[in-house]
Amino acid sequence: MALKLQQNGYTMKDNQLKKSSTVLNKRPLGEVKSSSHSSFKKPKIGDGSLPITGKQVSVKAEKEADDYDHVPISERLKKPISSGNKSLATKQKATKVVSSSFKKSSKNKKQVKKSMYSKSSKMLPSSGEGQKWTTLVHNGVIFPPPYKPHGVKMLYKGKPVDLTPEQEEVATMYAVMLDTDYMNKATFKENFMNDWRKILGKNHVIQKLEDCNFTPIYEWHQREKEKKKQMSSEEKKALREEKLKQEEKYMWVSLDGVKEKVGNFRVEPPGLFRGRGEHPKMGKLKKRIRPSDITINIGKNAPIPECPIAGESWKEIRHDNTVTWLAFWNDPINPKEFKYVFLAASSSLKGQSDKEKYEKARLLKDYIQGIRTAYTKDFTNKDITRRQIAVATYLIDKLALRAGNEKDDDEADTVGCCTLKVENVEPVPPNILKFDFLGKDSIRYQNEVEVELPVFRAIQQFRTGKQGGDDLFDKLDTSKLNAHLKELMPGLTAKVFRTYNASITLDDMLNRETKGGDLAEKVVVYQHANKEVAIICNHQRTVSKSHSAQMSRLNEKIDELKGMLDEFKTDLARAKKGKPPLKGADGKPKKNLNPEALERKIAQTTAKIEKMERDKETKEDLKTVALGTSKINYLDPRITVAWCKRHEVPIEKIFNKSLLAKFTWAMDVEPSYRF
DNA sequence: GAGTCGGACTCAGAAAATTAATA
DNA sequence: ATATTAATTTTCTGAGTCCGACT
Repeated sequence: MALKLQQNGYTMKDNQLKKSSTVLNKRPLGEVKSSSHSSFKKPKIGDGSLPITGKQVSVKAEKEADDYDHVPISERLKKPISSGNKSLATKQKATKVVSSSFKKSSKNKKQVKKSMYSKSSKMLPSSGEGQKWTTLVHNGVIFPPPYKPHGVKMLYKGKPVDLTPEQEEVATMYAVMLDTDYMNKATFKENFMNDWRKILGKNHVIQKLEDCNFTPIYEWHQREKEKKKQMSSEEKKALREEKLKQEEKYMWVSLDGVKEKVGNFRVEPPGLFRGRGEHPKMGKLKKRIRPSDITINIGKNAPIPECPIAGESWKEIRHDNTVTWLAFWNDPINPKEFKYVFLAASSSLKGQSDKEKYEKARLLKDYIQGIRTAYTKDFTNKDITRRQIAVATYLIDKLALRAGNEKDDDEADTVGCCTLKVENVEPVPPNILKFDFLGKDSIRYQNEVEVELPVFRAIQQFRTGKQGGDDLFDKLDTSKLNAHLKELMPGLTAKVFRTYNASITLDDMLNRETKGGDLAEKVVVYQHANKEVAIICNHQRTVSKSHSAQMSRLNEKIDELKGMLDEFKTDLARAKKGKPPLKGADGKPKKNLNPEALERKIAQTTAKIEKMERDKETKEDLKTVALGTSKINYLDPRITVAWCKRHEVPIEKIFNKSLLAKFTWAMDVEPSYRF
């Protein structure tokens, strides 16, 4: 957790300057809109895995189909990679290297033109008031297998205990966690024992957790794990295929006649609740979900999925086309909350809203100057609420803080901007703010930032007369803040600033820092920008427990290589004088190489050492930084795609398979696209 | 009409699974 | 070539945001 957050006061300022200049250079809307359409196309269902009724024929209509027509065909069909102003050598390499997905996507365009937009755009999923789809066919959800008792007896006060399968199941959940950190959490143990006791019954032999010995079950579990690991690869493969066969029918839906992947079709298995941070409910039993807990949402004319557990039935069937969920059940830990089954990230439905998210963030570009001017003015507003709104907006903009909704007492104690406590922000004269708080997922945010003097004074004043645990922004909550933001820009909310700042930072850094170089160097530029964004957004990961071992092994290897290098050098010197090489460290004689060969070896080894040194550095550098989250959620993929096209970087170097699938809507963006 | 709550969606890191690299 | 191990990807499900209806 020793993340040393740079204060990004300097960097930020720099970015902001850049930003304002981008604003001046707006693109015509047409260009903005030109990208997405072809990629929303999905293959029609052809494998008969879903029961498609006659009525489920595609009536898919596309929003923005009209806008698409504004873009000249020549523009749309432009081959992304072929604008060749590069030297012959690079160009040749590039054509070979550049991704197939680009080519595919530009091909798609034509097909799309012909096949997709026959119906009027009046019917579009999101144009009809809140309507998300017209037909929806799916097979419901799959349940985890029933519990299989193992019969291994735990000990109570040293003696084996008989447990019913239900009691044993819960005991096993606990036993399996014996080697986790939860064993050091009193809350976890207490919550577990309370729920387990309910199942044991009042007068059970087992009364106190301290007298329980779960080791026999734990060891049984370890043996099972080992067995599984030792299975031959054929057995493993067979098992996988069996599972896949069972799950296949649940993996896909037909949405408006288009086959789409489901995200989470597996019902969550029972287990012990593992909250993040100091969660008051950790260790509670998450009970098994049954069909009678589950509400299914499905098209009116679609067959109702068969309940996969004999003799049981769904709780409810709905036909609500204003929502995108396929099913939900109440969270057993917090029955007021729901667990939804949604489509996968690769679906067009998700793609559509993803794109809308980035369009909204781009719209903020046109307003950001005005907004900044306005809140700067309000730092000294005599109305305290206005002043708090101004400062909060400033922090959200400058530091990419989350909005910070109110939380209940039965959740982990974490904060966002609006819920910051006095003790979370320490003013250090003349104008430094020291932040230290637990944010989402109880990830610590630590940062020291230089702020404008009026902000500094405002914070000091908000703190006066309050205790450490009091709200810093006592006149504020997220709904007031967002209501205010909505007056500044249509649809503006606090989270848009995070998207905006992340994406504009990427766009800006990529365009400032890409200077020729080979492919590897360009990828490094990208990773560098990605890292910057991850730091701004405070996306952290715990350092892997093998990290230090891995580092020292890297060091060993480097030393070894250096040793080799020295040997080569002495041998070279000797070879030049016609002498044979010295014996190796192991005492064996070496092949007598000519000087040229040795020169080559030296060059190779030097390069290898340099590469390893660089790898070591990045590894250490990124040990607490999670790059993935921003890539998935904050960075407009069109920035990446366009940059790849401009610099002849295969998109696969940056996006893996899932990302490519998730971002199909962004693939045919113009190379000139800027956020 | 401010506050609360149900509801639906995005975003989050850890853990598990898979694949690639290396010995 | 095969077995470890490291890196990467995928899965899992918890934790946020934000909206709108109700009180």
